[in-house]
Amino acid sequence: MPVAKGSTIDPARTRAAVLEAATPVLYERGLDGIGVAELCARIGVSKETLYRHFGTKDGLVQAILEARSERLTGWLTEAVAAAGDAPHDQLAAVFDALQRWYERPAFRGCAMVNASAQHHDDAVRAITARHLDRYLDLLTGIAARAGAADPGALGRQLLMLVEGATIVAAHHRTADTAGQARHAALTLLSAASAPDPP
Amino acid sequence: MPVAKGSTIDPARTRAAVLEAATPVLYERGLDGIGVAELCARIGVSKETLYRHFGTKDGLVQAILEARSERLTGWLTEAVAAAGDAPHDQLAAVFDALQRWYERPAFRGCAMVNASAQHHDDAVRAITARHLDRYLDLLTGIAARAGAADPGALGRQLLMLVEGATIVAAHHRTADTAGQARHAALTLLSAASAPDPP
DNA sequence: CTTAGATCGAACCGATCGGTACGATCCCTG
DNA sequence: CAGGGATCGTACCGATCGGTTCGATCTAAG
Repeated sequence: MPVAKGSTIDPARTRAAVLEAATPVLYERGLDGIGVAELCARIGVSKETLYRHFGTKDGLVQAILEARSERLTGWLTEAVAAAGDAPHDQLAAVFDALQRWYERPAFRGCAMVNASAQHHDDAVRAITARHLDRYLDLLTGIAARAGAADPGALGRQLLMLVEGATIVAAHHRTADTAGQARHAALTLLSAASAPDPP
Repeated sequence: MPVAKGSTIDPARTRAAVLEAATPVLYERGLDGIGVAELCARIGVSKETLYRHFGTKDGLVQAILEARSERLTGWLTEAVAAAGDAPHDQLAAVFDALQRWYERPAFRGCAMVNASAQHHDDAVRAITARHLDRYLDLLTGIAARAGAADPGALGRQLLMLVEGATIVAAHHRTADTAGQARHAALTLLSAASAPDPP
């Protein structure tokens, strides 16, 4: 889908349009799976414009990953907020949201994790680390509100479930991955917040 | 570490040596992070030899991933076998083995999952899918021996924990990731094999 | 209407890529 | 000792890569 033309020449708007159009292409093809020339042709923009706004292919990639991380965590945060006050329901909402993501035909796993597997670039790894930290904050908050004895540890366990479910969903498209992950997460939540058995 | 020279000229041995020497280099640098020329220089073999044995860079990559998947699952299978008959101990042994992997300085996540994130090549994706199936068989077996009501579902949940722990360990090197994953896995195991609460 | 900046399209650059070819060397086999 | 296959080192190939440059075109602002 080419960048909209004919609209007002507004550099900020052009930059945003390039970002939005390039995101699914690089996600589908892989960061090194498409050259700048073909990418520009696909999104309907000249190389000069792309380089003026992002300086470098890596610069574009980093901008895409930053935006995607914020959009994704914002999306999950809204799902949690819409689930009411019960930590159980909030956690279930996270995996229900993930399920909708996994079902999309274009789903190819977490873009940040994929990018870190491709480039060993420090900037990309930093973006991925921040992304996981955002997830961790969200999950640790749920764990804390549930009264877990060690919310940080439970949060990390839930983070592993989220990332693991994403990996499995990207490679085994058949079964109800998010539903199984949700069941596991709720089991961990209730086990961590229940009073110690005698 | 260059391929050992001076030894008997044995094509099968040369092939195995190339495979072994190239594995850590491609794992560290990424599949597209090093060219064939530099790779050959690093492992001390000529391009002609490499291409005669593997035909293509992709052929080498696939051979490496096949061998690595078998070695890795064999390693975990042995750890399980050495842990005795109790499913609880067998599952704990899996994560203890993972812990030793995560602690290695060269650890960079699962090579098969990383490769699938880089190439969208169907052959590579098939190898990764088989790799996850091997893990799943191992974990489902433990779940079945523990008397889980649905060993397949529990096995998939444990698989998500394994893969998620690997992702988290690759990006957050500080904390005791495998230990936390182990605790979560044992919680899921006991919850799934315990008689239903009244 | 004029002007300055944003964009386009295409040519162009040096570097690197995966893969091939070839003569020289080495080692095992007969 | 003679021959054949495995290996080496190097040169080479066409293609593609990320990135730059430039004149033409367009648009918004003065």
